[in-house]
Amino acid sequence: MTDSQRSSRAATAAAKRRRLTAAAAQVLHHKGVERTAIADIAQAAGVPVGNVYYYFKTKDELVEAALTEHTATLDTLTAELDRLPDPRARLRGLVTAWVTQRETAARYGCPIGTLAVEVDKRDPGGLDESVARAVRRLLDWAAQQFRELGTDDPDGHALTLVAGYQGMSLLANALRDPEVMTREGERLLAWIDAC
Amino acid sequence: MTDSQRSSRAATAAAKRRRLTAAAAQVLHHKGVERTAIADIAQAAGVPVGNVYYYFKTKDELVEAALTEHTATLDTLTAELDRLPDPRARLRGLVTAWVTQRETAARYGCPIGTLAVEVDKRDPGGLDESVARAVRRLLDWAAQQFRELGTDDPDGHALTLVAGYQGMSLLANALRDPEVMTREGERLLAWIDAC
Amino acid sequence: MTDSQRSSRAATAAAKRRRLTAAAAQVLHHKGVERTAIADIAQAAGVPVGNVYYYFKTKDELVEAALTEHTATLDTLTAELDRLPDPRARLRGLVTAWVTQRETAARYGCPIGTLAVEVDKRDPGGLDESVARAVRRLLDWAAQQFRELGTDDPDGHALTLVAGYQGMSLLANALRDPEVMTREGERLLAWIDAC
Amino acid sequence: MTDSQRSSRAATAAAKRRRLTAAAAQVLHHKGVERTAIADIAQAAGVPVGNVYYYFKTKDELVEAALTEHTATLDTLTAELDRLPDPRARLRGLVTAWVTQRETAARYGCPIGTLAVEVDKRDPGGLDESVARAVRRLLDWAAQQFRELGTDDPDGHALTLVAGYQGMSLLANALRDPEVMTREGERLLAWIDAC
DNA sequence: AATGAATGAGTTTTCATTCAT
DNA sequence: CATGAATGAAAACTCATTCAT
Repeated sequence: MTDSQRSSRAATAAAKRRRLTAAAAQVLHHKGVERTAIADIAQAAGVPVGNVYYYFKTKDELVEAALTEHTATLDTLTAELDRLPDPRARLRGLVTAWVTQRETAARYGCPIGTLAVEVDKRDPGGLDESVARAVRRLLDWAAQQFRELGTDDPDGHALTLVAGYQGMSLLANALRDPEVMTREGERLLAWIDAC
Repeated sequence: MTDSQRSSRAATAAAKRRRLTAAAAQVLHHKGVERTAIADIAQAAGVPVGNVYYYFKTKDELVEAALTEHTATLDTLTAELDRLPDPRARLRGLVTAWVTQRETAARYGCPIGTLAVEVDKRDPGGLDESVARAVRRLLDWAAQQFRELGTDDPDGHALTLVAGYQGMSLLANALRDPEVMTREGERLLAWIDAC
Repeated sequence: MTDSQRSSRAATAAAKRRRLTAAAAQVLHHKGVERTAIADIAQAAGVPVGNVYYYFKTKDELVEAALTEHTATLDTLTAELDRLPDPRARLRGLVTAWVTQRETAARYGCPIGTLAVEVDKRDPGGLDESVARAVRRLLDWAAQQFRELGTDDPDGHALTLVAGYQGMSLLANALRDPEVMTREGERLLAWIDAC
Repeated sequence: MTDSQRSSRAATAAAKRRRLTAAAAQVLHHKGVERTAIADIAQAAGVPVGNVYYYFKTKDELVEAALTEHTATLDTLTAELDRLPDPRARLRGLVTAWVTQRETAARYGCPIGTLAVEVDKRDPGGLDESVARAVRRLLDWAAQQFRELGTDDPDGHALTLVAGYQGMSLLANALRDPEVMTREGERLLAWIDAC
């Protein structure tokens, strides 16, 4: 086997893994963990069912991959916001991004929040920690902004911000009303300005 | 058949239904809708599996009963709070009750909130409406207090309050940390005082 | 207990039995034996489920009652036809009656014929004999007409006639086409005339 | 994977599907649709129950496969008869084949006819159409023979022939008497000769 | 006889995971 | 690594029949 064949295969394999991860993130968000069969993810990724297990040994690993994927999406967003000079502007940018996603939130809820709820009901495993990690990543970033802003108790403020987001996403979803995102989003913006 | 016999049997049947409803509320909250088998609820209620279907035709009906049960619990609480003369005291009482439940919230989340998330992933049915109704009941009560308090936009304030509760419950659960309830609960109390 | 009470109860009981029999005949014809639950028949008869078993010890007995009911309906018809002086006219009247029922036949098939098919698949019991008896009743009446007509092999002719009826009912039902009844009915009339 | 391996496995899979189809055709004919459990078919085919669903997504699909199988059997017969030069001889051959099957007919009825009756009682689905198609296949072949014979109204004659077959099968089954097939078969032969 | 409730065996269907090639 | 096929353990739901009153 030549090096190029090997690396091409590796590339294919990596691509497949990426496709599976992306499919898992999307399908698990839309259908929920328990209602999603491995076959659903395989199909969405265009991968034969039996092959999935060469990339993910269990369904839980796919859930974890989805969690990681959503975290990565979040990282991309915060990385972009980090280019703004003003921490307040960054926080506002985050809230604005949430509001922009209002239709999705009203239909499917926050990807990480709903996964958190579903994972909590699954038998104890490393997933709880993965969820906590995903949540903490967001909390930490927000706390850093509040810190740079000179706010007292930046962790508390971060908690309030993220709780506000999770709460409004859950209510928007439960009431199937994207306007909840708009209203609460504006309140959060005003709150940030007042910090 | 005498009246007393009839009513005694009716009482037994009604009692069984109540036992099943209570069991459903508890087990579904703890294990989640998808992870709970009808047999789990039957066992918790001390009823043979086959007999459950005499009282509830489908699993969804049990979920609905659980939702109703949680709403009733909430109603009991708000009814008690309604005896307080001051709307602000009532709102504070609600928040205090939430904080008191912090261990449960950290372990299992808010019963209605987590059911809302899980139900959203189940195939469309009357359950979405049941969830929305349960959520709206809480929103309406809160809005009424804000109205009596003379706050502008009572509905908006109610939304903020309930979103705050759902958000803090979800985070407490995701982080397995009851302290989240305490901290955010205090913030909500201060916010109510400032309204 | 007075005599009138006793007889009134007896009357009620008899009436209930009749209602159950009629309901069984209708529901079993429309929904089929296996798809019909005892509860369906009870409901159609306006009788509480538990009570059915005081009149019919098993589901099979209800099927038998339905069979008897359909036979009785047939008897009523043939008794009426028997008032006609001409055996040929009687046979023609029978065929005409079948054609008149074409919509029902196209939708549900012949009551006795479909019951015969379904009963054949049920575990061996007296029902096979009940079915045979119902079928023979019709065969015998037809044979008698052919005999009076002076036809040779009246039994064979009866067989042909009834087979024709069962065949056209089955095809009308399978094709959901009442016209099958009309066309084959006319052929049978011509055949009778030629006998 | 080599081509031969692939085809060998494909052959095995196809063979299993064929075994399941054959088993379905036989067992459903003998025990009836409602009295046959998937497990019965699985056992008859020597396939584990869970595996059946890899080949047939629902019980209805198995029924449809059985219907197709019976149609195929019929096609084999008519294809053979098509080698006869005379359309009359072909029709006679068909009737003779029916009579040859008299013991089976007396015990279980016509496979397609009894399936037609049972399917009619099942909830609406594509099965009605499958039944109609199976019946029409036979009607069409018969009509073609009558057409070649120069008979007027070949469709009507086909209907008469097939109705005759269904009727005599049903009666033979209901009376558990294969002689019905013999007698009516002879009559049909004479009728064909007279056409 | 009357009746709501109880029972428990049976049936279809789903799916995570494993295996043979 | 690839892949179609296999497996077996649930799980929801149905229902004839029985029972307690």
